[in-house]
Amino acid sequence: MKLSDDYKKRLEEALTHSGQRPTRQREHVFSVILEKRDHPTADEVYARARSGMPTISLATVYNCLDTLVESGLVRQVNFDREPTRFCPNLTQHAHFYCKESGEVVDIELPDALISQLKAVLPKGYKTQHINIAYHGQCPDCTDS
Amino acid sequence: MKLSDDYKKRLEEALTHSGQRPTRQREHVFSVILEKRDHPTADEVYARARSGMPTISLATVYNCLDTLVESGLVRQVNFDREPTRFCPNLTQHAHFYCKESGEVVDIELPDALISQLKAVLPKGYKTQHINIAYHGQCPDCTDS
DNA sequence: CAAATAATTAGAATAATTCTAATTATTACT
DNA sequence: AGTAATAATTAGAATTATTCTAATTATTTG
Repeated sequence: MKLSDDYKKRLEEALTHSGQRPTRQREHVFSVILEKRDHPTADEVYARARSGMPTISLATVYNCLDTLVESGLVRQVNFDREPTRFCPNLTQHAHFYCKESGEVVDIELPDALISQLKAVLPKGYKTQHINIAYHGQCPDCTDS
Repeated sequence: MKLSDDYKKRLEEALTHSGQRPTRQREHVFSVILEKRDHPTADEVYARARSGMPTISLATVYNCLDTLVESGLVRQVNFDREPTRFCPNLTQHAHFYCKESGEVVDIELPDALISQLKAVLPKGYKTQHINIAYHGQCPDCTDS
């Protein structure tokens, strides 16, 4: 899939803003992440990126992902001892990890909840990001 | 340090309850984790365990930690792409990770907040554990 | 269009963790 | 208590995700 003009512009702005160059590979990796938002690992991104750009290397995929994360277009998502996953949802949200299927789902969080989470921090602690991961079973995996 | 009778009993109960044996190594690793509650990595636990039990192996430390986690006496704590850390605080709490010093601090969470977090899950999702990690600067590292 | 700089590439290197097979310890049974 | 059965420990090899290196290629700047 090709990147829409909107996202293309967004990518170019974010990159040049942080002194980095918009390249074919970065654009392609970004489009892969936007196309199927199922929180793929770097390996999965690599596999998907190769159909459409067969010469791209794994190192480049890692580099591109790092760049996208640094420039704020993509988020890293980590679960205990598992490979890092990537997510283009920039809203304030948590992740639900299904222990049965391994599926990862975004959970939108109301601002009020975030404020409350920040409010429980003792005096003097400053936070820029709160990572929230639910572990359990998704509706498909609960036998009822 | 030696394990107190209270913790020793707790350990033995938890282990035999899950069909596992209380061994010198498991007891020792547990005491290391209880002694300095600064969220050590497996490597750090290994280093500390060796003073007091010089013959213990890294594999055993990993095995013991796994066993302690399985039997519910110790919790795993993960931060993005960093080695797993271990924590004997079993209360419902979050972790604050200081980006400057690398220090990890427990943040106690009121029950009401946990309930609210569970309440935002869409219908059908069941959760047993919510992982919450604050990223920021601790009071010692905020230049003001 | 040439020089400078940055990005990509393949493959080697690393770091954390897990696996393997042999040895040792613990438990259960008489 | 003594022995068979079972589980845990150990050292070192293997694995996995990720990062590094040095050479090549692309992009930007003057």
